[in-house]
Amino acid sequence: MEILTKLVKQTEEALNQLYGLDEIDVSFEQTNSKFNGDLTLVVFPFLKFSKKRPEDTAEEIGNYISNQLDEIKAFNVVKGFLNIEFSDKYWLNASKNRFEEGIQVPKIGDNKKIVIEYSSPNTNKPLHLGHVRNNVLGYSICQIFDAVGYEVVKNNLVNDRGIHICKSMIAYQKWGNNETPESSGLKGDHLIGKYYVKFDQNYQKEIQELVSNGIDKEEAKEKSSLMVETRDMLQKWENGDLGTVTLWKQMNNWVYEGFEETYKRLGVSFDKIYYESDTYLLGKEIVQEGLKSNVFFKKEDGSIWIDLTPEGLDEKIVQRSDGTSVYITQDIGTADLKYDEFKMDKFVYVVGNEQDYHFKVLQLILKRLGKSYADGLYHLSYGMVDLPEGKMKSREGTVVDADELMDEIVATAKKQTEELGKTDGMSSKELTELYEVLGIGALKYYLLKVDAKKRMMYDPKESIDFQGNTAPFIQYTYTRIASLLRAAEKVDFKLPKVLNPVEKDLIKLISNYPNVITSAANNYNPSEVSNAVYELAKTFNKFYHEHTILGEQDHNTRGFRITLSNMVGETIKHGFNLLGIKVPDRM
RNA sequence: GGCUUCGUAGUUCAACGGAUAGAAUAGAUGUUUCCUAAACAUUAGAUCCAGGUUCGAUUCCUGGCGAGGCUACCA
Repeated sequence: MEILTKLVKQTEEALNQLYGLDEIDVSFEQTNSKFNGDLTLVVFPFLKFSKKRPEDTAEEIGNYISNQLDEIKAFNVVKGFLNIEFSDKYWLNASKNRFEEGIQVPKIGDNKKIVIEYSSPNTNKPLHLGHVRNNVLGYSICQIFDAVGYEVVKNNLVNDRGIHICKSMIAYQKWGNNETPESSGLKGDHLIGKYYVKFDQNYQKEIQELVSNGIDKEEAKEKSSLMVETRDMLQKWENGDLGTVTLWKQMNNWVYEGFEETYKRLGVSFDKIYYESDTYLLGKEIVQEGLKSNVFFKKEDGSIWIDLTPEGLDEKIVQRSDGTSVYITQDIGTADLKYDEFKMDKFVYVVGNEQDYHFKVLQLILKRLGKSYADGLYHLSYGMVDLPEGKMKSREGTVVDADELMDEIVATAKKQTEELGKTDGMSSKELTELYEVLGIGALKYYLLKVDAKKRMMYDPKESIDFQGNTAPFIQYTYTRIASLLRAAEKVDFKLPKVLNPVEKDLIKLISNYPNVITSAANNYNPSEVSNAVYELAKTFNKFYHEHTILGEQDHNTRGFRITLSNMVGETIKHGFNLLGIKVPDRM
């Protein structure tokens, strides 16, 4: 916003001329909608220099700058607030520039690379609502960084090995009867999930039996024959036992086929996938190097630690006494691997906030190791999704399954659409696609409109409501515009002389939109985009209701309103694309 | 216990330290001979408590109350 720079400069000059002030931070904010004006300067900070009442100080500054800038039509003073109002001509020109140039997003990430790791599923069970928030958030952040000019690597680290996978494998071996996705009619990930649950049920039963025979609960957990077999299987896997590895590959492949379907329906994708089975041994050499350089130290039992008490944390283990890695060891190794491969400027982990401590430690360790890339680490820590009944708990079967969730919300979209009956003449293929666009859009928007960092509540009843601050509301606004543009012929027109208030509001929102994107990138927060798009859609509906567009008699006003509508539509589509949500042409 | 995040209308969410705390939904009422009423308009309704910093605090600090997370040689 060119004008803002000029305004700040003039204000600094005014403060200098009037009160002899130098090097003062001047910043304007959007004028509160209850007052007249476009931008507002708060003058309270200058009072001790002006030694005048707030009203008089604001008046003086207002007089000074409005004489210097002819974009300023008027100003008014309310207490210590100086509200600046730009001329209609200024706003009309702004809209003209925007129309001619398209949406210009400041490229704050030019020549920079960012690796964004998200999704990162375990291959022992299907995805649930929590994963959906992760995926939708991760994908949107990728889109946003791409829009501001970063080269983005969408990265997934699949947790495909370990004790939890072995649990499913043991259960499958025991009770699977060679069941396959084909024979069972189950999606691969759901099939494996079934055996994971089966394992746990039998495991719990076994523990109870042991406990009733007078064995301590902790001991029972260790002694359970199922657990012994599972640990044995992990050992075999690590030794490369052919039978174990073959089964492991088979079962993982089923899961991947299942995930692929879910990812596709959610509209997320990846440029680079790491598998933990390839990376879990990484980091050990780095631990040895760190030991030599005294970043780490060894205890008597042979385990290796880092002392983070100077940073206010505690001691953290990086290698067990038996020489095997812990989780953070792998993460150190994988960070190094990423840097070797991509030489990225930033790398982001989209991971829930229960791992805040883990990532704090990881970054500290990388810094202590002197890794040049350590400062580029960012943990996009998002809050858990709670249900009205409380937390999701797999044990208690309150987990909301991702595939079922999508089925339900798409079914709702279908039902709603049919009830409204506005889709005459659309083919069944078009309709199926429309229901997906509306249903999946509603789900994604529901998850993205909340600040990513915050914990949120998922209420199934509310999520299928398509009124108000929802994707279908915004999509509906878009289709109104699309329909309008279909009916409008292309005409030349001159800019009108005056604007009505809603038109001006629309231009303001459209002009400010690129700043919203850079802010969303800086804050790793897609909800800033969703809020801006919602505000725009709401304002457009008001405009649409209050003013006729195609029926407008004045040639220039009519042309201008059509163009304005077009820009609103483009902005909605652009914003929704950043959220990973599609827009329909009809609904 | 230690560390950490969060307490805003009945409910779900907004608000770079700034004006009279915004929306949505649920509640009450109204608007279709007119570009899609999945819309628009009117109405009622909230900052957990007590101190402090500041010209100004939902926002920053301290203490209390309440909720979540972390605190494994698990991942």
